[in-house]
Amino acid sequence: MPNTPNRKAQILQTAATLFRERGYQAASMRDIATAMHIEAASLYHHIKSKEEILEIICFDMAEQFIAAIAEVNDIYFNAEEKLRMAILNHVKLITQNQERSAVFLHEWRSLPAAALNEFLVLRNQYESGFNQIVKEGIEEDIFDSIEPKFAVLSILSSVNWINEWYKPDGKMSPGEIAKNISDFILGGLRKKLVTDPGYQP
Amino acid sequence: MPNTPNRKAQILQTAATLFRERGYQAASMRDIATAMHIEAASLYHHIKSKEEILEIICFDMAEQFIAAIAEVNDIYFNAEEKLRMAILNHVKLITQNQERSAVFLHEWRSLPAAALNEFLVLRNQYESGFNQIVKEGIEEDIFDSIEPKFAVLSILSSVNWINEWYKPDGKMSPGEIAKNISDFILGGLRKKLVTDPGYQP
DNA sequence: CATGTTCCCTAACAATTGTTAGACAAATAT
DNA sequence: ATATTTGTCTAACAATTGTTAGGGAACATG
Repeated sequence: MPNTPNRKAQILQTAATLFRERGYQAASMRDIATAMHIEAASLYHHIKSKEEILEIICFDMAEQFIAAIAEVNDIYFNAEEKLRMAILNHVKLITQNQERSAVFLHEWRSLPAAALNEFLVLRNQYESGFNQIVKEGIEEDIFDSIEPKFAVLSILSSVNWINEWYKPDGKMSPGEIAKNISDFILGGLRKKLVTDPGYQP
Repeated sequence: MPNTPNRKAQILQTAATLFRERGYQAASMRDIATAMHIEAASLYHHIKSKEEILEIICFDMAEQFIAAIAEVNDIYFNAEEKLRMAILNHVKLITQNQERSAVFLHEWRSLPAAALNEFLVLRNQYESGFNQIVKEGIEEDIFDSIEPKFAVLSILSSVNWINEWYKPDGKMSPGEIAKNISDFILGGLRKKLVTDPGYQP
């Protein structure tokens, strides 16, 4: 087991799994070490501190999420397509790394004050990406003129909740999940009075 | 400060506030005691253990949420009215006690195994209440025939997210928040092709 | 006045926490 | 073969954790 390449990456992944299961505070360095069949002291040849582990995970995921929304906003689509793409990317990121995503979504609260401020800026930046799409849709007159903040918060809370119930061996693929959520968010729950034009790519 | 009535209730409220801010594990008995201008040992004349505090808060809130949805489902309305009432009750419960609600929503993970199982049953019971409403709406043909589980999870994640940004001194009342969310969930984001019939009470 | 109850205190405990120092073995480079 | 780097170990540290024991002041009740 020792001497494998990317020992640091293994620590990060093990830590993410335990942080997700028990929370950052409740998962001890000894827990992480034991899960790797190692002593706690050995971890410190690869990482500086427990807090560093949390910071690396949080900021690495933040980068990925931001890159995903930036990509969507760069390529020109209409607002509906953009929103569907943004949701799809988000679902993919979450389902492809549930453990690290969970840390990004929930455990950032435990970041030390300085890192926390920096993190919140990035998080805000990501939310702004969605905000921009919704506002665009309203301006283009293809979205109802709803309060954008409400829409964005509803959208993000819906997609983030996926991480609580998604199991990689389930019946639905990330693409199908994204389509369902997008349909629901775009179409709403109430029955329409005319045939829904649906989504034309 | 001592000798006031309901000392136990004060402990529960103080604990809930700290549990919400820092998480159950990170908030120590000494933190709670200090916040009350008391020594940690003094807490044990009112409560049995730290875990008991968590249990009381979680189960008390669970009871209130279940009572709220049961009431809605008892009184006969059509499905849309039921859903709006359920969302309104939920928003009211959250905004009227943000601290305890936050513990109910997030900190239950730290419950000891036995209590945790019991808790999950109650939580499921609450979700079933919403599930029933959505299924009713589909049967009555006033909701689109969407996967009910998806709708319920989207609805609940949206309303639960309120707790992250709601401030009692904000511009929106709980009633207005509930109406906005209900409209969004029922109506969806995409522009309709005919005049929206809206909500007729 | 005496008695009991309520509430809080100081002091201490055993356990667990993140972390460091220093040694030893294996692999790699010279 | 020798030297160096890499990865782990044992042992220990200071701090913090939840909790208990025992005592004392304030108060109400008899």
